[in-house]
Amino acid sequence: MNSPFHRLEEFVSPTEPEKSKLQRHFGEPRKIGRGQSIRKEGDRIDGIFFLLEGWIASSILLRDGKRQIVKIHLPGDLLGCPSLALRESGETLEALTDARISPIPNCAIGQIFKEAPRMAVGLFLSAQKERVALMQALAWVGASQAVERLAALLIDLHHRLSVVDQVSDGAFEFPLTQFQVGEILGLTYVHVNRTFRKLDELGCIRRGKGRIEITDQARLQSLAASTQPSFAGAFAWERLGKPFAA
Amino acid sequence: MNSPFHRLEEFVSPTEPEKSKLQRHFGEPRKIGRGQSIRKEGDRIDGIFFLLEGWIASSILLRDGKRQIVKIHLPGDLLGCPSLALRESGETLEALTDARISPIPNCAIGQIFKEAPRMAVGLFLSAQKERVALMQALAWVGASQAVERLAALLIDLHHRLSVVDQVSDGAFEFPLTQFQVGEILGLTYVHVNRTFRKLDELGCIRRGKGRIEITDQARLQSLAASTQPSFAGAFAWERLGKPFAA
DNA sequence: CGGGCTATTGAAGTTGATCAATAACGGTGG
DNA sequence: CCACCGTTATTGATCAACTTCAATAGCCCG
Repeated sequence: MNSPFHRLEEFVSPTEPEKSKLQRHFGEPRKIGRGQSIRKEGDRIDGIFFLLEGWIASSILLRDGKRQIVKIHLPGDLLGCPSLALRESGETLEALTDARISPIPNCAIGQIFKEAPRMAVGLFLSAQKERVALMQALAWVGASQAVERLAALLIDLHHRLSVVDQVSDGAFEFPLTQFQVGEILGLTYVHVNRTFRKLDELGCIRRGKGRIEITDQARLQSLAASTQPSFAGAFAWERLGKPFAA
Repeated sequence: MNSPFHRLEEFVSPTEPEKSKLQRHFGEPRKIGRGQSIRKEGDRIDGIFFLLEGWIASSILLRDGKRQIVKIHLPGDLLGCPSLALRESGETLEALTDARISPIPNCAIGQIFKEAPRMAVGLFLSAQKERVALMQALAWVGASQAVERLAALLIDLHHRLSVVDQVSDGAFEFPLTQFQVGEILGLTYVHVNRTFRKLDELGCIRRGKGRIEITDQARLQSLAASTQPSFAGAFAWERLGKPFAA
């Protein structure tokens, strides 16, 4: 599960010809420096992106100047899909680390639906999975306290990073500033700091040098607002009646 | 735009044969009484539902017993889609008013992707639209204050209800209790009450008998956390390169 | 060795939560 | 038709979580 395509294979595993058909649509990889934005709210939608490497934040700006980060994208994620339903981009995509992305033009989506319908089902299910993630995030922010939110975020990141082999011994690179964590959780950076310290003092985590180590997973889990939902994987495909031959 | 199928036609308008193919999958409409739930978290996923009539809340339960309503579904919405990516349902669907739904079995989704690929594109874009709505909701709850959240909610409902012809003279039925509004906005019902009063005193709205009238739309708009994004409609389909013949 | 960003910590202030009591409403049965 | 009951709405008083303001320290980088 450490291929960069794990997200595209999660629900429907592509055959070799499908894989190559898919990859033909991937544009030349582009490097994005930390702090740079790929796309801003209001920009024209000329495609989506496949994230090969690095962390990208998707955020929304509010009238009062506050920003809400609605998703932390990790390698393997598709970026910019929600805006396909909009006239212009509804999110800002900003690199939290140096990153590499592969642009995918709009028409490629159309062609995937046409030429690789099984992959289209995969894209559809993947969108549903993102909805679940957003629902969870909304529940965290709307109905739980700072510690519970932060614990949930760390567990989520730990889990998603382990899928892409970026966790060793419960520790992982953590490039977010506390300010950015605040923008994810709907807290001020001051309070994020205090909440980190609390988790630290409880012995759940250890921090340092842009890394985080989860020292007591069970404890952290018990503090978190909710448990991870379990995704259906290939079962989702079976449930839909396997509409297309493999 | 007052057909119950407006959501399915928003991005890709179906031809007559497509329409009938689609509707063949719709099961016998079922009545749901106010307060009853269609599906609970953890339930088996045996399909999705098309909402013909009434209001349905999709909610998530947290460990501490608090509930977050993540979506208010109105007529024309598809219910239960996010859980297609999960092993078991990740949301509870509860009727906020008496409602009518038409069940759609899982295999129908597969068949739609197979037999009506244009409709599949429509479903895909519709899922992206739902993501945008969730992103907005997350931004409201995470990064704005009570008045701004409530104003945004009322404007959103007003807008969505007007699409299904349930607004007259800026007034509409409002079956939510203040407790439920709290579950949407991440506030207590006491504070929801005070916030309603504030909007009332500002002359933005008038309340009474399970109805709400928006008396000063511009004012309300200016209080809201953000403006509605503008959806792409048929343009989204063109952008994808119109993959399938009409 | 600065300069700028990030982290940390304290003190005071606000928003919204909690606790509590009462009023209004809607439906039911007598 | 009215009394009664449970649910919902309203309001006040107090409390807590989180914010704001402010100051200092640590870190990375040129």
